[in-house]
Amino acid sequence: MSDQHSPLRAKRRAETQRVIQAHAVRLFTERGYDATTVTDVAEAAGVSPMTVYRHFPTKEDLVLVDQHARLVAERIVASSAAQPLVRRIGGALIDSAAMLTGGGHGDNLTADRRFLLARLRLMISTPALRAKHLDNHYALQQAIVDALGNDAADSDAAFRAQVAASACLAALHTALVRWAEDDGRTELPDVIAKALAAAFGDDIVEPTGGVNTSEPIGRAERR
Amino acid sequence: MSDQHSPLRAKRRAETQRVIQAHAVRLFTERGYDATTVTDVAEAAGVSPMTVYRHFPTKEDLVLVDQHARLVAERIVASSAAQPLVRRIGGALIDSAAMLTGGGHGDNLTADRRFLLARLRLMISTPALRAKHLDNHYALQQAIVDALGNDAADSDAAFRAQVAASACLAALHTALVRWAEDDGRTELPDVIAKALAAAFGDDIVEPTGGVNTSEPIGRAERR
DNA sequence: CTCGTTTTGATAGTGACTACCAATATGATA
DNA sequence: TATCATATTGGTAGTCACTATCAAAACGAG
Repeated sequence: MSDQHSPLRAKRRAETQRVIQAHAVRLFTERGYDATTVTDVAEAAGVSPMTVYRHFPTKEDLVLVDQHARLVAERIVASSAAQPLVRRIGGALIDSAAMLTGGGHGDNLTADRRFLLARLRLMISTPALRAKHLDNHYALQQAIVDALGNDAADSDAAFRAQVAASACLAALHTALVRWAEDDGRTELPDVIAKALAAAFGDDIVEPTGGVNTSEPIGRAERR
Repeated sequence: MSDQHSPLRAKRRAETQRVIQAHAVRLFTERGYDATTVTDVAEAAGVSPMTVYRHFPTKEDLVLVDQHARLVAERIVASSAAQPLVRRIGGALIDSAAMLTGGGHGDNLTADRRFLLARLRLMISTPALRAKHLDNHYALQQAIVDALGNDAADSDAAFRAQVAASACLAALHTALVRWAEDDGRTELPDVIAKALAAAFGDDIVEPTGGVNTSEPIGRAERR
């Protein structure tokens, strides 16, 4: 609606969303998610509760904004169909994570990463947020399967694609939890690669047959 | 509280729970989950809304009663620690599924299976239910990791256990979806075995090295 | 048959969320 | 610059899930 006609309005809109979300995550972290009402968030952000609901359809969305899906799907379709499924998916997940955590410049990187960590911690510790986040992963799974572009006719291949995608996303989620527990000190793509290796074997994630089982050393620079 | 002192009261209580849940699943299936209020369920079951909330803490629990966790955890601790992680977990999941779907006798089997399928379909198609169900799986994952009994000291082994458990449960969920899509015509343990094989390789699920890749024929009678 | 416990019910309240409608701000145009 | 279409915001009232709190009723055990 707005981002089509006027880029100025879109920018203003994105800014208010950012402000609201920042106050929300701060309050949720300080007082707890359930103890904080949407009205509290609105007050802190200096807007009315209606405005909050207009920008974020549910209270959970104040924490769970994910455009992650598009990123991953694009990398899936760009990957070679000759590779095994888990490698195609795993590679896309690692690359997307590298893009998310390494995208900032200079000091912004730290702030962005801290904000991402704060949201992640909320997601993990709050049941309602965790549930909706896992369901978002389920939607991402469907997007991945679609992006893999298998024949819809071969239902057996479709099933294998579903299994591969769900298992890879499960590994991703476990990696995210681990990363949050480490306060983001480790490199997220490395943790994801480690999780994928633990699930599917060390040979599946790195085609260039390295022998390092526990600690991948190199940068997560692939393709 | 009640199930300790008087078995008669426990039986009455279980019966009312069963009645309420049956009406709930029926109404949810007929009118849709969101379009059915808890008051509607209470009316249909002939009780007050308060009584519904006393037996089922949330509306979602009217569909999602799972004691599945205990079953799986028991089989995990009973499994041999010498086997690889995914085999221990996968075997427990398959056995528990066999117990859930094959437990009935005679005609009861059909009714129970139909009820299970109805709940499963609701779980898959309703976002709120799907989210909470996936979160239940997350709790089950923790139970599995605990049951595996790894050293809490070795954080790397703990991480591998988390990854293995989450990936196995992801495969289980995909299998459940597939089973529901087939209207329960296939054998659930076989579908789960197939999903695990698709995720981790055909050799991991059946130690007796069969060569049948696609369709496991034998009963899921293991150990 | 009575007593203590369990179960149930009614009332009032909170908070997330959704219409619906009015007011305001804003960017583009005459 | 003044105006206009439109985007954005705010207020009101209402629904529904869910939670106290307290009283009434049912029920098994003595």
